[in-house]
Amino acid sequence: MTQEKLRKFLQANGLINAQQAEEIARQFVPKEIAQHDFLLREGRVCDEYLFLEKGLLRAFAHDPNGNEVTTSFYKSGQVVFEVSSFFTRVTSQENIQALTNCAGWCITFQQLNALFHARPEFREFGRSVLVQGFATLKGRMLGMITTSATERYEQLMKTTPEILLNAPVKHIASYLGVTDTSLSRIRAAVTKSAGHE
Amino acid sequence: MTQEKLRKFLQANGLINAQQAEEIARQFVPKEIAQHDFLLREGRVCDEYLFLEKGLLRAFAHDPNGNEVTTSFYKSGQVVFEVSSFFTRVTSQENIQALTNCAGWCITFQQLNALFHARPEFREFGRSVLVQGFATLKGRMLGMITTSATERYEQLMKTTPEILLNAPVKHIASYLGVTDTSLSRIRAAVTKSAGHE
DNA sequence: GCAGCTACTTGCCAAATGGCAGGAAATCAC
DNA sequence: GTGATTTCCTGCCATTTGGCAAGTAGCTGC
Repeated sequence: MTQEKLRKFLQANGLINAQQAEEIARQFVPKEIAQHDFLLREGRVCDEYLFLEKGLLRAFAHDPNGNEVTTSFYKSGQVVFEVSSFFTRVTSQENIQALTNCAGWCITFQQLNALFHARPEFREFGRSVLVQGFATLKGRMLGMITTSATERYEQLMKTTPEILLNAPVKHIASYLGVTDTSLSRIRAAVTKSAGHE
Repeated sequence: MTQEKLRKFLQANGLINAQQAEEIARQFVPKEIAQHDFLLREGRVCDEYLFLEKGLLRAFAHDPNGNEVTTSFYKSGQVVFEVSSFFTRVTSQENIQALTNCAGWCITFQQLNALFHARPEFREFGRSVLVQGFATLKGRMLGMITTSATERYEQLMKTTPEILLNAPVKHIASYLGVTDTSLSRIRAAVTKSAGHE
């Protein structure tokens, strides 16, 4: 179990050098999550900032009628935590659950804050994570407005095909903003037209 | 022209005290934007972090077909800037335009960064602005998935009725993710049923 | 095996939304 | 003022998506 991937990730955007990355990475502890287990449950405060090295997770909330709505998928190489609950220290409306066995590296809010305070370069890094997440969500919002359900499905399959192997259709459907019935039809149509090529 | 509202805003979430607020506020310069003028144009780097004291703005991007899509409305009491462009120093895909005459207080990226560096309390405040924006966008996304266009319209009118007075229907429509034709019908239906009360 | 469960698909029809075009009303330029 | 432009509404019809129910397939426990 080495921290190599974590260190690489810390250095990825050029804000942190190798020496700093190693020192920062030492603050992280290994974390494993078995398939179906939860990283976060609604009603609790998110206190783990997880770099995911391996595996796939799903975040979901409940709509007013109690139906599950998938709000995000996380794959390896990403940071996994619920922004609002983690930073505001407020109970989470969301659950984060492992779709496969997962492994990664974790720090607590307190540790992260201490690091932010002590290390300007990590502060910048942390901001960059937040800003990127923001931009991603904005892009998803724009896609929701400007593209059809079929296009959104194809886009998701192109960028994160592993979801298809590990998440049931209904989870993908609510993420895309359609019912599972509709997504089933969309998949039938996409498969058929792909076969024509 | 006093900075009272800016100072109040800085203190609002309890991270900054009155003395600090006054010192920080002094870094901001007054900014006015005439109706129809732009705070930010696509293709340029956002370099203004604006506290809006008075007025209403709209952010919009273009979809692949060149149609305008409203991505956000900003009303007084909010911070106005394009997160990704401002912090990443990358050209903006978005425009931000004044729907009415606007007035507020502004600092540049360089100033903000210097303040973040010098003042931990302002750093926390800045993070809080980002986190709140994130949470708001997430909520909007969830609404897009779980509620009907009619409900989204009613929600928007409840929280920001001034939009109705200052933005044409098509701008509101693309923000809600429907066509202007549909929104026109939705408005007709809502007005009619409201009249029945 | 069998019963029970979940995931997924599909037919039928309803509801929501879009595309287009026409026309009324307001606004703007001059 | 007049004409041009923009905004908004609405009728007609197509497309997309949803709701419900039936049916198949696979998986699980016993």
